[in-house]
Amino acid sequence: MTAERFDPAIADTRWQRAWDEAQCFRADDNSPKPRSYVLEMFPYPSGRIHIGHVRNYTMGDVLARTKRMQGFEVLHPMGWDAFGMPAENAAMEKQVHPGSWTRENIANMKAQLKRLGFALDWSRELATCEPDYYGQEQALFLDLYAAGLVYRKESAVNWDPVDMTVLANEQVIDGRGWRSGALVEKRKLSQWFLKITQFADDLLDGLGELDKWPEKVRLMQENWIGKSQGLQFTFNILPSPSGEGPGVGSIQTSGISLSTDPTPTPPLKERGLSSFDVFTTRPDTLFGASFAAIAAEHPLAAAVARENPEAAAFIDECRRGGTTAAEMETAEKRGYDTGLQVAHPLDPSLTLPVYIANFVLMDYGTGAVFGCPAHDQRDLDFARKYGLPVLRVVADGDLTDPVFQGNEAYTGPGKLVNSRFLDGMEVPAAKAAVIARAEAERWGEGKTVWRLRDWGVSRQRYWGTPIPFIHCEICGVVPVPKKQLPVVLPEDVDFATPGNPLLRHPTWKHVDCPQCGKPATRETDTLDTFVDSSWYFLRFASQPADRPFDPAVLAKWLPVEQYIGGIEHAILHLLYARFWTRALKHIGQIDFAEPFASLFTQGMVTHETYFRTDAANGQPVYFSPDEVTRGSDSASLKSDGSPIEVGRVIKMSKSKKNVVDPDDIVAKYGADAVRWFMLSDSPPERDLPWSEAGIEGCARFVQRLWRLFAQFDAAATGADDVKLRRLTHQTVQGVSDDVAALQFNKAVARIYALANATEKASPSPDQQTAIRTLLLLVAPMMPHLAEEAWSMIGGTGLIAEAAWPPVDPALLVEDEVTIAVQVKGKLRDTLTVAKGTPRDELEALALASANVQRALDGAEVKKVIVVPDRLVNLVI
RNA sequence: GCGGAUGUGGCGGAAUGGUAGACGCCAGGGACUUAAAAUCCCUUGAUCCUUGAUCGUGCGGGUUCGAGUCCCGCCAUCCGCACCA
Repeated sequence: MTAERFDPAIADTRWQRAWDEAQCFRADDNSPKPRSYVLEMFPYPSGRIHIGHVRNYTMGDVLARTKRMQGFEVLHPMGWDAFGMPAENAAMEKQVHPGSWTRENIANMKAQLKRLGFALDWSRELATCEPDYYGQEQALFLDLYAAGLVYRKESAVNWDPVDMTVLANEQVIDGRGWRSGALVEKRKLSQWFLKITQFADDLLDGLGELDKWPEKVRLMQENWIGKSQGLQFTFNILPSPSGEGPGVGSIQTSGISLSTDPTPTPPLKERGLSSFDVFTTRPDTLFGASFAAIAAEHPLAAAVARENPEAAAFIDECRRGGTTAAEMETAEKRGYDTGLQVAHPLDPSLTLPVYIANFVLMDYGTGAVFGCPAHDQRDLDFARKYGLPVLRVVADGDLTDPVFQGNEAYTGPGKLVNSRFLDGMEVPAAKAAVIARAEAERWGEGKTVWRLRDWGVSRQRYWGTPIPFIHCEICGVVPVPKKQLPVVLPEDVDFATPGNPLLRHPTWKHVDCPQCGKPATRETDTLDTFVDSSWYFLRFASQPADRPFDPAVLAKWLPVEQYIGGIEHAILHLLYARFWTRALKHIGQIDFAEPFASLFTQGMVTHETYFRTDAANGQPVYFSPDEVTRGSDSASLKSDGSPIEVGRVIKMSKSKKNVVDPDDIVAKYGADAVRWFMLSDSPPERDLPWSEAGIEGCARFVQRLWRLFAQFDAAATGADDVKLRRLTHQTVQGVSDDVAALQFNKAVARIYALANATEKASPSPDQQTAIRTLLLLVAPMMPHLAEEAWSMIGGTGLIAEAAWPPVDPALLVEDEVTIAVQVKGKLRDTLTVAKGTPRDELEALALASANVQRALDGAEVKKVIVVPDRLVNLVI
């Protein structure tokens, strides 16, 4: 006897168990079928899955299940990005071990994912915090070291003096540590680096071939890598007019010298400061130069400041300037004239003043620039402010006047003017000419400057992959021999005091040097967790116990056919993973360079906010959806019925209380309704607004399909229903295409349309086929309902392993078409005719229409446009 | 400032240059019911002189027999980057 209603509470667990028992989502390395590797970005085990994970994994799951039904051997794995700071914070706050906290979270989240019925190969599950994973990572790190792609250097880092740890740039908010609130210091520390810059050009070029990546992500990576080509050259500082030689001592512009130091500072020249280098992408405009500017942190600026308190004060002021976007935008271009003069490299008789300027950055290029105000907006602002010459050197059409007017720099193309040997050349030719001359005369050279920096991977933390090196007083930095891997984290650690527990640990770091055998110490830094996520997709495909992966098995699965995740990883994770893959190819371990053939970045799940403005302080007080009764255009509190305001639809966040918990909604509506909601309505790359009404509609549709499936009767009879048969085949084709293109919202709409038509149809074998087809089409989206119905109608085996319905191409085309009839482009009537009706016949039918005759109102038809099977347009 | 995306009913959104608003949600009306839930049916862009017509895809132009779609110029919103030399 068929149940009246589909009960997800029973069916969900039944089929989840059945899939587990049948092990049907295990990927077989040796399968003869074509392969497909579908991957979603693995989660950090924070404790609970977020609704955003549900959306992400539902999309991947539908693709994976559909591919499986279409005959592919699908690899669809899941794991845990399990190292990271939240575990250490939990350890400090709740006195639990990061490991047990993390493993408990993993267990909880795994159960949550299972409740959603994802078709995952759990036999390949991995957690980056386990030695069998991070030990192999250490091996790879040593391989990269051996290949010269890993090095150590002293580098300035953000140091939190209270927590006694390095902070990433993202963890410094307005100059303070995000946890401690302490003012962050810059500290010089020896850090491990990965040579990502060696692959800068490669990573940039590679973007060109990633045609299945969003344009947006490629652009972001391109900007991040930031390639600039130009000229680097040297400015020589001129001896001062007083004849004392180049030296700060000669600068008396301030008129005040507070220096009481009896020993005179040696001239700049003797301190190696008789010149400085600048970089420019516009060497062609060199004859338009009117000043040189150096960054406040430039060594020359520091030298000037030592003698000149005014300069020192200015530098101080620059340092204090805010770093937030708003402050930068409003920051005025300001400078301080050092009184120094440099010689123009193309004509030493020309001299330029040297400014310390707040808009010159020490960490880009050389930390010094030349200013050509006519053709650079920033330089123009600066020149106008300080009354410097503004000389035109690129002609904007006929405008060749050397005196540049206005306050908008000209940066477009043109011919060089007022530039001696460059006159008449186009900009690119002039650039090449200046570089050639600089190289011939040995005062500069063509150079490429990158924004991309080498990847600093040292973290002074416990909960990460130990960096496999040993510091020996005699032998220096020695790699841990591979047979001693993994270097395992000690379990007995103390989080009561701030700082790195590995450094404090009484015994862990003390080891013998692998080379000389004398007592030595382990590296106590651990790797940035982005290293862990830079190769997990390889380990999923192949995870032998004795090495990171088997290249022959990788070759079968990689690159990932479809990668799905959030846009927030557009740069960091996706760039690091691309780098790591290239680096492994470079050292001959794999033979592909790009890890992800196709990338899809899904939108966020959003929700309305509910709030009331607090009378006392004017701040909004937020309420969570389950405290609120939502009317059609108002909302009120459940507790006392008082009205509250409905705010903007924004990303779910705890502070705005507009969150829904996946467990709650799965318990209330069932996994299939939740999955269906995640796929409906919004295009997957856009934000999806969660709504109570929406999920209820989805739950209703689950029941409606259940009733439809319950009508299935293989022995049903009735007249042929060719229309429904055509629609059935068209829907299969359409859903296949939509799913392949990840346009799930369109697939959903088609399924609704077929369900509507099937319900309305009269009983017939065609109707039965439509029902059975619908069942197969929704199987990847609503797998529990589908299994339950499949077993009800007597399907063989699991529907998860059933074949995708076939398409008869002959049935994709209609035999009857509706033709639009227009008069002067306006729709006046429609005609239903046989497909392929000839032009003249269509014209005659159109003219015979009463509506058309009325619209024509006796006017003469001058021209008739006929598009066969589409429309007739009568032009009068 | 630079780069990118988006803009269509009350809402989410469909539409190879060819019938704008598919499909869903909300809303309204009806059927069934003692009643409710559930379900089913109908209506649902606006306006008007309602058997039909006019207007309508952010705004202003243009190309075309025909424009949500193509071109030019704006506006708004969102996202990313940012004194990048």
